[in-house]
Amino acid sequence: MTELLAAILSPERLQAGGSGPLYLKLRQTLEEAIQSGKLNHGDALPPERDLADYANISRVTVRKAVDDLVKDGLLVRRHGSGTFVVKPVSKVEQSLSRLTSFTEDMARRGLTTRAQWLDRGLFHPSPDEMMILGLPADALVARLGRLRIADDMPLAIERACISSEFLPDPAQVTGSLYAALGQRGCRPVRAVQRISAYNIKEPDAALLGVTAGVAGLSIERVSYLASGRVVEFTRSLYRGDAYDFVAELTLSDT
Amino acid sequence: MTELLAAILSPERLQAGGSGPLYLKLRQTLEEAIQSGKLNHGDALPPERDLADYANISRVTVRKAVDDLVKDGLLVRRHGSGTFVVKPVSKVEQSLSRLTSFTEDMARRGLTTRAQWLDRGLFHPSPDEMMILGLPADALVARLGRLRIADDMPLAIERACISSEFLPDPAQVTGSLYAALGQRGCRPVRAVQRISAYNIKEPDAALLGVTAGVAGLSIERVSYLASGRVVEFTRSLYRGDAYDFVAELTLSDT
DNA sequence: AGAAACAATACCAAAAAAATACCATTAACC
DNA sequence: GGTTAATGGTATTTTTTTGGTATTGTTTCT
Repeated sequence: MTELLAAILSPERLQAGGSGPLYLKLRQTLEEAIQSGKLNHGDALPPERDLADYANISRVTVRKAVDDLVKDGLLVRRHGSGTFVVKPVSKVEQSLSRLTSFTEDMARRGLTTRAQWLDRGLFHPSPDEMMILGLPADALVARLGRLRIADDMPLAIERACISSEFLPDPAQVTGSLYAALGQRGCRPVRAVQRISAYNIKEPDAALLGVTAGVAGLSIERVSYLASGRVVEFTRSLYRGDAYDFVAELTLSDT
Repeated sequence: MTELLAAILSPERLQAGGSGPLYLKLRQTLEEAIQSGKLNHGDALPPERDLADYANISRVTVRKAVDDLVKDGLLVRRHGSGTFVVKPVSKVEQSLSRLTSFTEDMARRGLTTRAQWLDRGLFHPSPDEMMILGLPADALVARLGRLRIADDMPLAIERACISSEFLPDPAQVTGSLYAALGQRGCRPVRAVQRISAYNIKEPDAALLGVTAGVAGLSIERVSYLASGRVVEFTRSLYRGDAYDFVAELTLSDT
């Protein structure tokens, strides 16, 4: 753990650097550590006591420096938890190079996420669902509706439907849907995503905390088993003002 | 049975490994055991009580670590039975093997297309263009603005900019931009696309024949040469009510 | 000398981490 | 089929870690 402290503080800077208030020198040092990438957004700052010990200064002095950076919006404190580097931009990007779960993806960007269940249960399929999933009329479908929240901002509404033969007990899905399917041996090998723009309407707008009419990103995904059967259909509606979908492409010859 | 516990836990790691929460160290240790093959998919994890006893920590701490791995889809619990290693999750290996042009894309959907030039010429670069394309201030950029029309309906506004060293005579571009670049030996090998939703404003709305405020799809693309140089930057604005972006993904193990 | 800023000490409060004790489900066994 | 032991599940409490604050001493500038 001490490597991080050493990397951030480089204590010779604090002592050698001429005259002037200690806390200002510390503030500058911390600022540099953030902007140089030694601390990424979402990272926790070492505890104030550790910083004080390592730099041989009092904790209050450390606090004074941290206070400044909090006031300027570079850091956020959480009582009992720690002090964290704030994210620089409000836009979120998702890369296509790996299909990661929502939670994983947000975590990599230093955002804490939670979900709120909107629906979770077994239902009689709608005609659309029967057609997309290839089900007989007397089958059942599991519907999973979640409101995805990143750093206390509602970011997306996600609605999935899966044939009950692949997911007989929707209540057992707590985290990743793919994980729940994988444990039952239903591993999709192919997926098709359709991305479109969309004016968000009520009641979705209310859930996402935007006014109706704002542009959103609708991402529909159909996953297939090796056999060609459709496993799941998911429709996600993202706030357009807070989410970008980023894809990196490798171009081949011809 | 104890050999397995010893192999998984290597308890010196837990005690010796510096500071930090116990459950995080345990989580990492278990993750390693799975990925190193000490535990194969389908195998049962030792019972939580055994793990706790052997590592001399409480069972709840063990559960906290296991909880994390379950949430991430590496493990599955079965009440009354045990906790098991799940099959590797699916990830996207490569998104799109090739970048299709607008014309190709539409042809595949059975639409005939034409284009109307909005801009075509050499200009002094804006600050944004200088930054994105990596140009000096005295360079020139070629700007190509087209209104894309499919089956007589305006569908997209496409604005591209390319350093003049790659495209000294924009007027010679009549069809595909990539074809024109290819003729001069500037074949991009990598591209990054950013897709976002957007409320279309004037004057673009008028060009596309929609009322202002309607949702549109903004697709920004930056293409790179093998050398890492940026070749072109294109921003396309599609009518949201008439265009979907479809991507097909192939999922592979691990 | 006095005032203001700076720095150190000591203690408070909230959150997370860890431990304890008990409940519910499964599966094996009789 | 019922019994039982082994397993994961959960509620509650205690301990540790973390930021928060009031008080006091110290320097510095006027």
